[in-house]
Amino acid sequence: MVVPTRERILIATAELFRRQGYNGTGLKEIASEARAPFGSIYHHFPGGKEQLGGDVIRTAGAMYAMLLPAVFDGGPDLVMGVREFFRLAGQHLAESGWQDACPIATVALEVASVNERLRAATHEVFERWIEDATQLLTERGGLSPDAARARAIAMIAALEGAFVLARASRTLEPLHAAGELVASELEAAISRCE
Amino acid sequence: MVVPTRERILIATAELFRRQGYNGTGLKEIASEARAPFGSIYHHFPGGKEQLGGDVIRTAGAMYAMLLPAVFDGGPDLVMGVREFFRLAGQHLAESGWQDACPIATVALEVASVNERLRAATHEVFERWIEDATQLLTERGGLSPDAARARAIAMIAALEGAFVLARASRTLEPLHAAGELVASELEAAISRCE
DNA sequence: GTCTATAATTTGATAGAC
DNA sequence: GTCTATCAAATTATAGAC
Repeated sequence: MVVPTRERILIATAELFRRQGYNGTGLKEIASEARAPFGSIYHHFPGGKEQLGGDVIRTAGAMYAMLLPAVFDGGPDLVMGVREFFRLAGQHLAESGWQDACPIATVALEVASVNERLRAATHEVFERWIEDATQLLTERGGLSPDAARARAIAMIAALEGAFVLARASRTLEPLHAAGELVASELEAAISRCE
Repeated sequence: MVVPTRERILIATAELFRRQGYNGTGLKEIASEARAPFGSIYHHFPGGKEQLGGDVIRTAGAMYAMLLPAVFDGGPDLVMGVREFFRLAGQHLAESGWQDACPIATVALEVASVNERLRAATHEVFERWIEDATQLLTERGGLSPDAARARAIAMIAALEGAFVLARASRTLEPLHAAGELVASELEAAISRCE
């Protein structure tokens, strides 16, 4: 099972960005972690760190987008799916030593006011997640498109914020609190048949 | 009105950290922005960038802690206070050109897995915010201590996550969605007299 | 495509004059 | 306390051999 150099670089960069952010990760470190020669980075990503960063944001974002429906289908209904989603996210975070949260949130905050192209890349990923979750909430929750989109945004925001607090506190309390709030509000909204 | 050098450095650093993060901000840039000679940084903060970072996290955190009750008192009741809180945060964010969100969230994510002392500093600040908000929700909302703390955590998480999405999308939609979800769930919880 | 060597710049940090 | 000069190391990026 041979993983091509380009993919090894993408995987290693995603891993490092998630733990140390964009500015905290050097290209030398990426090459070393990917077990690739330094020059290969510029061979596969002629645009340098910015192009590599953009590609990592998009590919990591697409991988996590696939995770969303898979986890939701774990629960018997939509509300339990939300609870399961936050629970699994927390479990994974704790088991990774409070390292593996969102792959792009740190980068998103770092670049938002500084690098327009990377900011646009993070925006695209978030928007894709929101649209996927909106579809899930409309089709399986019976919410109106507007109500579903608002809940999708709030759910992803709650998850991202809970990741921030959880990584700082090294506690699952934020994920429990945020997940429970989102789930119970969603339950109420569905019962009102919005 | 003369602002001492040490305070000018703290203010400039907080501003730069909020927009560019910890790793994205150099000491030279801080000195320039604070209109202070480079050497003054090491005179006032002998521990270098790490000590400066810790002091900035704590002072900025304390300033924002004071903001919390002030904004909540703006609304007639607690639920409207929450709505006003998210609305004002969004207004300020948009007016600053999507720059001025949370002063420590970016740094918190950057250092969480890399610098234990700074991680502890961000944790202290978040915990202080949580405790202040918990007190507000118990005293003015009539919630039990546990219920109030869970809501306080979820509210701060929702705000932090909404900041991430809003800075990436340059839209107030995340703050509206998150604020409305938190407010309506709080309203339901209060009416149940938990 | 792989890999090394090196350029040009910037970083955090220090020494020491004033 | 203020300010400048400078250091060693790390950064992104490039050139070019293989």
